[in-house]
Amino acid sequence: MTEHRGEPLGLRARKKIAAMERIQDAALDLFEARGFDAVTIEAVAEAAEVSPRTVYRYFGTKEMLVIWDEFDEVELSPLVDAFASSDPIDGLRQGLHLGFVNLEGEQLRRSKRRLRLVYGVPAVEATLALHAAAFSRRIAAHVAPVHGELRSHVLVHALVAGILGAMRHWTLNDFKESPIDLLDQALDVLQHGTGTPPDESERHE
Amino acid sequence: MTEHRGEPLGLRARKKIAAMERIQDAALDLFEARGFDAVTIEAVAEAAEVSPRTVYRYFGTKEMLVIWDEFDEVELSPLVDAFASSDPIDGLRQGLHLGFVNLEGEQLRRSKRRLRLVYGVPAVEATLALHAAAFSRRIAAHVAPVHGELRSHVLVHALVAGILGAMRHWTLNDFKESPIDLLDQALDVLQHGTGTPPDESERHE
DNA sequence: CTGCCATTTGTCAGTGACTGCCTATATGCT
DNA sequence: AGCATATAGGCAGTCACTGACAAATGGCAG
Repeated sequence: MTEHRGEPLGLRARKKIAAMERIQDAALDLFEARGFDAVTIEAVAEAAEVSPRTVYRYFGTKEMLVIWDEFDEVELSPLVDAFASSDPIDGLRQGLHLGFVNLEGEQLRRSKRRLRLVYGVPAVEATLALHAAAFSRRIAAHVAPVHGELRSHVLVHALVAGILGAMRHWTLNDFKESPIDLLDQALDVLQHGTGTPPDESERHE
Repeated sequence: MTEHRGEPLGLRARKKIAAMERIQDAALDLFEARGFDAVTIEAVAEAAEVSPRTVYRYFGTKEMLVIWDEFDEVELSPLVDAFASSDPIDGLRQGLHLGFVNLEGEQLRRSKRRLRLVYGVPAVEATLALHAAAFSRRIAAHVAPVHGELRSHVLVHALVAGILGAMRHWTLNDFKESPIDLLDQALDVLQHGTGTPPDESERHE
């Protein structure tokens, strides 16, 4: 179907991803129909025609059934480069724009279903936050030599928080606004610092 | 012992807080001795001489045994005021400084124990992140009329991320640096925006 | 085509967090 | 003291998650 990245994926790996997508679809269906908490792993397994043990082997936790994304293995290097420059945001903007224009059709619909569940189920949002934090830490560690340790961590975490904030806003407003615009706005806030009001009408200093 | 805030606390409330502190102490002891995962709620209950059911009633979840803090009911209004001003950070700085100078002696030691566990156990950190996010959202909702919805959320979440980042850094470096300095530095990063390098020696623009 | 090996999937039994329900007990108030 | 109410404990059950072992599947050499 989608040609993930032209990368040399083994036959086995493809089958596994296909199975995971089938299981995730079944899970999303059930979660949307009955609510996350009211669905047991056993029910998901049954719907996807695998054993519960297999679901656990693939996804590890129930929350991961929502979070998982076949692109989970993000290329780290471009992001690290973006952050390492003296102003990280513009590079980041580029990367995110690219990520979003590549998202379309079935992919996009799937992402929206997942986002609705992420921001509708606290436990899932917490898991996502945890993963985002781990990811941020990896990046911050790479960037630390350039910006300093504390600054790097604060910067990276703030930016990730901004990105997730934009996603959250996008999701909870029914995806009406352009995600790229929202991302841009969020990054603007962080780029210009907190001292600048949104427009000229509120200046005090 | 500590005179929480001179507030009109009922006798009942005091006893409950005392009991919770006793249970939390027992839990922290066990978590430090054997590791968070290796301690069952039953063991905590036994050590604190209450029933497991009572531990659940008081704390709800195992993670909360670490997270809980007798000041959890934070006064919202001063923070809201801080955020609502055109530059939220300076007000925030004041509030945090006050919070930290009030932290001393037994209080401080307890906080450090808790922080070590928070940042040493992913599950606990995730729970804290969840609570911080919920808290951020409440503040952002209050602030939205002033700064706009998206901007408010991004701002508040970034600031909270910055504060937690400073705490994390403080904790994982064995509390050697001054927490107030770290907080100041973290807030500086966010206040000035991401375009400014830490010092003059790295300018690329 | 067939038997062999490795990888994958399923089965089973167990642990422990967490909840609802009901009973017992303790506490504040008159 | 005596009553009403809030609070602690006991009990049974659900479900996420794990480790160990058995079954099956699929690629591959002979």
